[in-house]
Amino acid sequence: MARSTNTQRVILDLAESLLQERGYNGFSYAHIASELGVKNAAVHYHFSTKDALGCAIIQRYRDRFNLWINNARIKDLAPAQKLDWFLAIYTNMRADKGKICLAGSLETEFTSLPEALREQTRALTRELLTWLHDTLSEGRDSGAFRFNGEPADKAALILSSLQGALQMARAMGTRKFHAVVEQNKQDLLA
Amino acid sequence: MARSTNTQRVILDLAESLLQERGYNGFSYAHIASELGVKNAAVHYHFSTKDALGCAIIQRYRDRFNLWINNARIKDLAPAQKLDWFLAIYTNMRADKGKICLAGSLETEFTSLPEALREQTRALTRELLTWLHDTLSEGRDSGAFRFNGEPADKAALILSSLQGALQMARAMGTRKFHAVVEQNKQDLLA
DNA sequence: GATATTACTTACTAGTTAGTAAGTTGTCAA
DNA sequence: TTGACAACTTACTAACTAGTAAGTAATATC
Repeated sequence: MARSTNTQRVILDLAESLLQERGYNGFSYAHIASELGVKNAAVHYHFSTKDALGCAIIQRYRDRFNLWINNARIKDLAPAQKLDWFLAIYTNMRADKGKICLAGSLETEFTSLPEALREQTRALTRELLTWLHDTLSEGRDSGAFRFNGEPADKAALILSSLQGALQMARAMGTRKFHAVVEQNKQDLLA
Repeated sequence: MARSTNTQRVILDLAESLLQERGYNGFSYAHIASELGVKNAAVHYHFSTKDALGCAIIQRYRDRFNLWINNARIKDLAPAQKLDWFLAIYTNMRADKGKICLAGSLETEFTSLPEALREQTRALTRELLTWLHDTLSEGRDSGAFRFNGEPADKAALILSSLQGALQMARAMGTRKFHAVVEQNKQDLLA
């Protein structure tokens, strides 16, 4: 039929959304198919297994992130502005629509995840931590940030707090999420 | 038969573990039954619905927490020691066995949770945040802690970072979790 | 105009899910 | 000794899960 050439992309968009909203165990091929107005098997045509679909979502997300951080528009920014850009990723994640970050969603279900997806989760988290570490390190050297301890540990604290705060927003409202973002900034200027 | 009078407690223990390890959508009555060496219907005898089982887990956890914080052994502690006690709850949660905190587990699947369980999640998070807020406030007044901004916001940051760090430990190892705990303490002594 | 390919649908399977109805058995109280 | 009750088992159901095999229709290629 060739009714649309970008079905694959639309499936990925929807599945990424569902992963953020309901978790890996919380969505099915039927969810995707019905929302797209196609049959179950059509989704299997594009992504043979759920495992493969999950991996494709994370791989695309990682590619996107790596493209951004290697782009001059971000790379040449001052550390404080780099951090603002990073925080904006989480702020734009639509916590008001109950969306959380992919890393947090996957890590929560880590134990019941297929191995390939676990490896993708490890890689994503590693990349986020590394970039945040480099930015904090650069910022402390330039005097833009001030904090005790190792940049790697501070990076882990910031990332885990953003991850947790998006989840907390579901129970306590988005105000709590924004409070965590602001508190993180405050704690870097002490 | 009356083979054991504490089956109900054993089910709750196991289900709480499974909730921490696999999430609400990740475990089933069959998991519990097989691990306990009983049949599916035996679990339904004690907890008629999964909804009810989930609520009972959180209710017990909340009761336990409230018992502790109202006990003189904790209540009369100095703020810094109170915080150490709180952090120890998370350290003792066995991140090495892939366990995460209940609040984080439930919030991640919040969108696909029955309403009664959502309300339990809200109540639990509210109680944790309130206690942490009070302790931080008391500690700042006494000079034990030092931080910018509101105690409520700092409480949200600490709680969400602990929650996120337990999840992150699954992908990055327990060392990252302990790093976040230590960094949180460092950030209160600046 | 024949052939191949892409993007599906129809129709299925085997396994798992929460949940139920009707029985069974050991224990305890009167 | 009887009968009630607690704590189960057996045997089921309806709905959902990922995944498959075979067929169909539109389009692109030769």
